[in-house]
Amino acid sequence: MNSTATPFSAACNAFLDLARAGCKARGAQLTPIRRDVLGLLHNAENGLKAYDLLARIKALRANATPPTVYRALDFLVEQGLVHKIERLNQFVVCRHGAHTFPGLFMVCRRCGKVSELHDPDLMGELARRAQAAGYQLDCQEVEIASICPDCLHASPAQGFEQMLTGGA
Amino acid sequence: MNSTATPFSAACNAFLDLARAGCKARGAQLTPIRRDVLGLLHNAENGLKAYDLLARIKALRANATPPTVYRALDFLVEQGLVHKIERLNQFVVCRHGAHTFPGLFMVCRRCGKVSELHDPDLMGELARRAQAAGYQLDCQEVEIASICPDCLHASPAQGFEQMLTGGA
DNA sequence: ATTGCAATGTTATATTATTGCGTTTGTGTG
DNA sequence: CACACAAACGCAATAATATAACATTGCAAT
Ligand SMILES: [Zn+2]
Ligand SMILES: [Zn+2]
Ligand SMILES: [Zn+2]
Ligand SMILES: [Zn+2]
Repeated sequence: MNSTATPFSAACNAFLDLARAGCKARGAQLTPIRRDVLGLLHNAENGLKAYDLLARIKALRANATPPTVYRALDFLVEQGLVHKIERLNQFVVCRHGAHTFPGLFMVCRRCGKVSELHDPDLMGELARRAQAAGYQLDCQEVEIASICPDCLHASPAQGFEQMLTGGA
Repeated sequence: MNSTATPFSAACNAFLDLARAGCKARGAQLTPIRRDVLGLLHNAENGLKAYDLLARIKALRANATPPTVYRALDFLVEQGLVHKIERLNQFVVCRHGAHTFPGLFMVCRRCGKVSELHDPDLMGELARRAQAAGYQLDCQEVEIASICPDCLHASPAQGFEQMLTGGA
């Protein structure tokens, strides 16, 4: 077997092994600490804050401190394995494998849930328009505040955004 | 004359009076504290952090505390007069007047400068695609990490984003 | 063995933001 | 005017998020 003895499910270990291979291919190493942090994020359904993660990692490594988790997170974000949602100070695992265009992170204003959508066409258009204005994109995440389908179904408030979708 | 005795330039006071009128029209009031905070942001070229702002507002109001400035900022952001740049914890005045679609905030990874671009077509397309996925946009700011024209000119590093603009 | 380097351990502190509660201020009502 | 009500503000404390600084470890190349 290929996995280490971390307390994760088989599916999670498979994901972690794949991530490790990706890191290796990029000349980086997914150390045990980093692997544990990534595993915890993979297990979490909805993303975690740094100090939540710290509390959980302390169950595995009693001597963990803030730098322990922030360093691991910095690494994982650099490697594109994890995304940081700035407006929530929250970290979510990327479930799309490596991608070369920014993910579209729909952040629900009501319930806080985050979904990573991918739209290469739209992101390509964004990159072109940015470039036309003299900017070069260097972006892995685009956060979009919105109302998620569930919350919308619960109470479909009328926002100013309707104007944008009405045509014209 | 219409302006209060705040220590701002004539141009700034004109801006503030306009903002006050806008608030009034929306049933809100631009109180003296809020006016001062907005004026300070208007004077600042590059956006300010809350505690920088606090230091400046203390020059005008010695008893100001964090809630003083955070409350004013919450109000100004709600009114669409100020934008919060989440990844920098920074606040920038909106120099585009009221807008009904999200501004595109180009945040330079190298120098930290922020530019508010407007692209109604692109934002409309974003809103349509979000809606097609079941989401309703409720978004005033879209932050885009990028390299600004100045920094790009200084050293035009090759990023993965090139792939996006090359066609295909 | 020595040096160099990446990762980690450890302590402390910096930065950003909010809570709670009491007071003031403005506004309308009887 | 007396009263009630709500919005804004003053103030003290503290919560939540993130980084600095420096020591230590482990491994690999010389
Ligand atoms: Zn992703
Ligand atoms: Zn929701
Ligand atoms: Zn704006
Ligand atoms: Zn720049």
